[in-house]
Amino acid sequence: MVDNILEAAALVLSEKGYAGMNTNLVAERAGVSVGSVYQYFPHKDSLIAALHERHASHMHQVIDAVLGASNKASLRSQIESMVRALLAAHLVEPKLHQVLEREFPFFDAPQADSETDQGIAKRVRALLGQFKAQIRPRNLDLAAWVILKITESMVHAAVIDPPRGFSVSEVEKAIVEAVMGYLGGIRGPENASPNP
Amino acid sequence: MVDNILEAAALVLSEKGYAGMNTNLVAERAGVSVGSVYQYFPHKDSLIAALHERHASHMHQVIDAVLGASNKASLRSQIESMVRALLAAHLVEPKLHQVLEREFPFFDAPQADSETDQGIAKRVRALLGQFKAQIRPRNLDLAAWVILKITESMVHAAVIDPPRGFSVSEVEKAIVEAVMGYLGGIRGPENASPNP
Amino acid sequence: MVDNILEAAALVLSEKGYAGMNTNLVAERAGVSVGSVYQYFPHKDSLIAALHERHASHMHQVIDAVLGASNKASLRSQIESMVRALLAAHLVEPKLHQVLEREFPFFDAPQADSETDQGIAKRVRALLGQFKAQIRPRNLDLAAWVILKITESMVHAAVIDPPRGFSVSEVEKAIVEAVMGYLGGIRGPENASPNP
Amino acid sequence: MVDNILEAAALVLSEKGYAGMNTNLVAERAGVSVGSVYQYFPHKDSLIAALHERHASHMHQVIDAVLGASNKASLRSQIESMVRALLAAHLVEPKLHQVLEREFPFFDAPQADSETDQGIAKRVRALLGQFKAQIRPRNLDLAAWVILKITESMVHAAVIDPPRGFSVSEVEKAIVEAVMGYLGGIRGPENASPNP
DNA sequence: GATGAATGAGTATTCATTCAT
DNA sequence: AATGAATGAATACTCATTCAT
Repeated sequence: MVDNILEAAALVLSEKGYAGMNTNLVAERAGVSVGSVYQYFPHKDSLIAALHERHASHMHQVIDAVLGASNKASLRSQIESMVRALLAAHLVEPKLHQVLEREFPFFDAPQADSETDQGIAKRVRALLGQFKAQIRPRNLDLAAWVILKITESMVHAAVIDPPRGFSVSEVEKAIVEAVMGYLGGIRGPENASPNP
Repeated sequence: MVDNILEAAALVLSEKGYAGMNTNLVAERAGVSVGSVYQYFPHKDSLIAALHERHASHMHQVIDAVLGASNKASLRSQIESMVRALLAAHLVEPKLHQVLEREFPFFDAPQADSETDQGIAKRVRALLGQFKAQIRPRNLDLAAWVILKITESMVHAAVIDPPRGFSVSEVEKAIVEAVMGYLGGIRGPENASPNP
Repeated sequence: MVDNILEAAALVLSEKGYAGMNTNLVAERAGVSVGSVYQYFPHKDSLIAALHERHASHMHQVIDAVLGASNKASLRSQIESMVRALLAAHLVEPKLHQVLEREFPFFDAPQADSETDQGIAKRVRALLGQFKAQIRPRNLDLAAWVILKITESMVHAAVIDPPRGFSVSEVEKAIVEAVMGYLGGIRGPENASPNP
Repeated sequence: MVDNILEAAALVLSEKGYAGMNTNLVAERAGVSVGSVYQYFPHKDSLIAALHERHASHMHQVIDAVLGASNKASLRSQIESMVRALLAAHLVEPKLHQVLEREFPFFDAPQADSETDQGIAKRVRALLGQFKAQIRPRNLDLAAWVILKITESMVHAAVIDPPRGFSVSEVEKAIVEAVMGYLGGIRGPENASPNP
């Protein structure tokens, strides 16, 4: 029932946007009565929140799968996998993600301190810890935040407002370059840190 | 009159968010009648759009000022200036920017192909052209887009959802590092994956 | 509930006319909430339409009752009964009919091809068929239309804009004369222009 | 200027109906400012009233022209001319008359006791006086009212809601028959007054 | 007289939410 | 738990009218 309602909400949201979404319509689409919607969701916004949470949780899974514990791949390779997986995940229901990210990227979305988001941050931090010796930033918490923001925002930008004339794979490459560039690594001073 | 109304809209939006904003309230705050609001703004959303446009235009000015034609500073130094200026500009009316970016990052925002946005992109592209020899990306259009997205999204993130425990200047530095890292320097791609 | 709302609408319409009628007032009068009005009537005008339809349907009943199948009376006598019954029916809620006919004689009224109107026309046509030999007009469809229009409009005129100085019974007689005169009798067309 | 505005009002009314008509639009169509509209018409409804008056006055002229003093034609012939002229006059701007008659046949229209209407009634009464000896009704005032109502309403019906399948000339004939039938004339009792 | 920017009372309509069944 | 009719506060938007220029 919960899933049924949530699926209907996602459908309506994709088709009509937030402005065109209303609880009665969601109920109708789900084939249940409004009352039932309110049995499981205290108010309209909790539907949006649940959708966000579902999305975040999905992303969490995707990241976990890719950065799985026994992963022996290189840093770049793992970053590449993560970016590719995230892009792919967002391109599954593009309409829904467009609405979700375009109209309410933060609205009732899992806060940075939510368990899910913490989980994601923790996973990325672990990755950085694994390659601590090879990267330039010393503050791994800040670095994890930066990497997540870069990845998140560029993936969203690529889905919502794709740069004209560039393919998804070019964008993917660019995101990886940005992240890797930021992490800098063991390169010489003239490049990774050009100022004294 | 238009400015007056827009100012009132910004005020109300800052205080109450989109949900708490209504045309009558905006009119009241502006000290004019609702009719006058509708004389200049066809509907409620056009207020939001105008606010976005105003913001974008403001950022355009800021960037133009910093990356002004006669600038002889180094690439890093110019990027630093730009990031610092943008962060500063966003911290002037933090509440307003929070609402604007949190609730409507794309909604009715100037499109990527708007004149203002084009102007900004052009300015950044020119900067990259100036230092073409020193940076790794060959496609300057894509690079400009990436840099703008990184900067934009990290500035927004810093304003909307600041990372706990880090100061603005630390964030500023991180943004610059990300951008500079992405631009990479004069070496070939083998330096992009320093780990085995 | 529907009847309740409709009754309230009739009341408000009678008292204040269309200009003074508003859905909130109708709801209040009906002792229900506006929402309930909109549950059953998609918009304000559908209230008017329903009132018209109700009226037309009522007239249908009146005519059916009077021109009932087993009626053995003369043509004139049946016409007299019909006119008398229609006049009486209109004088029950004169205020309402005044508004309905004065402001909206055709507006959203049952169309000539509506089932109700068809029913009425059919009934009158049957009457003419019954006395076909005694009347002049050969095209009974046209004749039925003419008779209905004469009756309708004169009854309405008598209710809305009664001729000063004449009693209802005089008007009733005049209507009957007009109809009977039109039907003409058993003679040929030469009797239709009795003057040289 | 007055005519200009009135013409614009007629145009707007024809195109958009009463609901779609507003003073600002009328002013715009007339190529003047709203203020000027209010210089000559105290309020919106006076525009409608003026249009009605204009129409009534026009009909007055038409009737006067046809029933002109020196007319020596037969009663039937004069009635025929009148009906034909009225039908023709209504078919000139059918859209406008539809709106005028459909939505506001009486609304702010010249009252039965207005000078214009009195003039028309007087003219018809004079006609009846001329043929007093040949017609059945003894009360000429009532007869004039009946004839006008029949003619008016059937002409309107023919314009607004024309009977399907009948040509204008058939309708014209039917109206004449109805009027002539009502006037009855010198026919025998078995027909003009079949009941004892 | 002509203008048209400003006014603001007025209203149709929506939709999140409740609760008796 | 499920239903869905009923609720009614809330609000975007209109447009007749005014009046300073």
